[in-house]
Amino acid sequence: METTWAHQLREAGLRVTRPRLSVLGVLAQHPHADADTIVTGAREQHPSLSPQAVYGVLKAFVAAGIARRIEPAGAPALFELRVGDNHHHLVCRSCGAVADVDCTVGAAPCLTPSDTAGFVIDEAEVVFWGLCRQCHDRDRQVAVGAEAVQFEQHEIRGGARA
Amino acid sequence: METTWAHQLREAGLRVTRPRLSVLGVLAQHPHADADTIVTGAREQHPSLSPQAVYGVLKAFVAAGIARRIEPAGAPALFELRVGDNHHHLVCRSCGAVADVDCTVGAAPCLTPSDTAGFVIDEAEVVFWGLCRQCHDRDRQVAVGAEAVQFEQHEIRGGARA
DNA sequence: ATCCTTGTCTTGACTAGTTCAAAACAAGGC
DNA sequence: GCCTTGTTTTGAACTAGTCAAGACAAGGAT
Repeated sequence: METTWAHQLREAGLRVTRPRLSVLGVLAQHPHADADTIVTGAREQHPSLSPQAVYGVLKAFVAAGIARRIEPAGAPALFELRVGDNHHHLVCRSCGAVADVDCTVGAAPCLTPSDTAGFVIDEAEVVFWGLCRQCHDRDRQVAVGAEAVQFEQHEIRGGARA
Repeated sequence: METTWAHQLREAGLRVTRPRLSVLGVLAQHPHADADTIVTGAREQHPSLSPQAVYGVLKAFVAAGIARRIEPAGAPALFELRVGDNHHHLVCRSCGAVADVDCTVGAAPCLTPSDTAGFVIDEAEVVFWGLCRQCHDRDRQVAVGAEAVQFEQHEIRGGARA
């Protein structure tokens, strides 16, 4: 695994360093992690790691094309390793959980607005806003009368504001 | 015009105040203005207006549903008066110019991801990234040899970073 | 027309998230 | 194993936006 990371880094023209491997490890565990989550997570393997180092690593990853930065309105930026497949995101308004959606509405509707107003488009970004199952159910439970809470902590950017 | 604004405010259950009318005026002139542009613009009619007042006004507008807040990644939030028609945006990567696009790709593709992962979706937000005509042409001019710059300053959030 | 209530604005301090710069350091080609 | 160059550290700074308390004004009641 670690060797795979190292390989990926070299392929991207980046040196293989401990901070970078740690960050890759965290991103693999948390597919949509924010900077803070990454710092916390990466410190498990590299306790002295500074937030600035993580920002630097992430910037390098994004520039090298091995990570993508997404910025849901009103929340800190998230980073993911899944790049180049033009997928989109579902974001929970309540807890901030993020899930991936493949762009299967067809290639065209995803990429072609009706009137480009002279713009030369190179990417279409789609964000679906709503409530994740857990938050939706929790809201209903409040109304209904709290049946067993049967869901585990979902995949959030690490330190959830659940 | 001013009376129309006043009417709109009252309809939305908000008091009619000078700061609010000023902000409405600026938003009418700059359909996608950021907070700073709004402060600057509104001060033409109300020089003592504070940034915090503008934030307050905008918050009230958004809460009352007469304005919408959009937050393109990496840029300060923008505000627009066009609400309730589920339109989307074209954003220029170079100068930050924003243009509206009607959601004419059809109602369905805009609102239904292939797999909701258990989420209950209430809104689909689409942002098309690219270059506006001016920036695109300017880039080509650099390569070609600078023909006449025939385009006026486009509609940007007021104080463009052209 | 004036008073009073309540929502709005002003003032000032403050936070989160992120970026910048300079110096210490380490990866990896020679 | 050495040297070059890219990375990380350290520390400060910046921007966009928020919070709270008191001054103030809109507009319904008198």
